[in-house]
Amino acid sequence: MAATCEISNVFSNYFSTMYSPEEPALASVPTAATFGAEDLVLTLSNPQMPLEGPEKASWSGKQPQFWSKAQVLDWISYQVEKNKYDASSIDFSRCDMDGATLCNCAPEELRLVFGPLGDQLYSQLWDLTSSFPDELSWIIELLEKDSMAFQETLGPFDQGSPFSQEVLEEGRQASSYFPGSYGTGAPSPGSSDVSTAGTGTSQSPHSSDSGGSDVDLDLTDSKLFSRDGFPDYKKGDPKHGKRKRGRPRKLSKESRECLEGKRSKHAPRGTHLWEFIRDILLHPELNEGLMKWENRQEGVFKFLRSEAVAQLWGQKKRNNSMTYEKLSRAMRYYYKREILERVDGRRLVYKFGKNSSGWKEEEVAGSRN
DNA sequence: TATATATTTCCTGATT
DNA sequence: TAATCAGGAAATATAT
Repeated sequence: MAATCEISNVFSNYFSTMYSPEEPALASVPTAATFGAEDLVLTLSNPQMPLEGPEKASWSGKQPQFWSKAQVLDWISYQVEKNKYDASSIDFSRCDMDGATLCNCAPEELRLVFGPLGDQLYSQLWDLTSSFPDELSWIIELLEKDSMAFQETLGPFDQGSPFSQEVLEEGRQASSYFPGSYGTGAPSPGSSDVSTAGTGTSQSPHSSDSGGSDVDLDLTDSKLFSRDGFPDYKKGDPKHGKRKRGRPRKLSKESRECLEGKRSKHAPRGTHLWEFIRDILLHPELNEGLMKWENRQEGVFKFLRSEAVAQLWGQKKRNNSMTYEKLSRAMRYYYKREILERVDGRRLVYKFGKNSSGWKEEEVAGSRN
């Protein structure tokens, strides 16, 4: 839990520094410059938001994790009204909590306080948190999830054992995915850093399929960290035989719900791969070490830690078997569509093409105004 | 429901 | 030799 709070703080800090403090109402609303017009539209069309009427609710447009106590109350009132629930049966003295606390409530706790409305609130909360489109929310989510999974995993182990120490140490090293987010002034990563993006779902170290390897992200045995119920295929694994071509089938709805817990029915489809890449490049403070611009004006960029980026992409797509080799295949398809241009003779280097957008400095600056 | 689009996966061969 | 690139083929997921 401490890790969760720290992570939230880190990103809260990020948000508050990223957006003008003079405009608190906008503080948590991603700008088009940051997340792209598409994402902005998603935000505005979020069905969970009470957009009708001239006044937007105070909590609207803000991630539940960052709601204040007043905003939590506001949201509860909204839900009570929306569901035409008898508010007299609610013990409002127990509603004195901020968004982070609310998000940490189990459905039983909510049921205890809100009665039958508790389930509805829990479900709405899930929808809200998971439908948030900004590109950081999924990182936050995955950091928090990994953090808990990691702690649960370590639980039964002797924390002082060389094994767990080693895992922790490796985790710390790999957490430099986003060293900027833990930069000076930011809270020490402490326990949270071991759970950093990409850690939990790294591919099998035995996979010969992996193309790259600037950094081996595999912190642990995949069995320890397998998540989401994704089949952990291994190329040439005699147990499983040769895998069929193509994208693996999704698990059945039931299996997924069982493995993931209750989640939004409409997980945001989110960005395309090239947009994901672009967004990483546009946030050097968060992606330090993952990718870099070779020539910003020309749109030329380079993967510094190809496998790490692939893992992050896999996390975003909830696919823990993503590798740089596969990601690069998808990137190569962009050549035909002129979203990317070839950069001959240079490994791990790509260039944005004429059908890509939102990466030019003028565009970024323009849409920020 | 059918179709188009966007990947994802596997593969072989070439290049660095 | 390993990593990466290139691109064909086939498969699935999702949007329309």
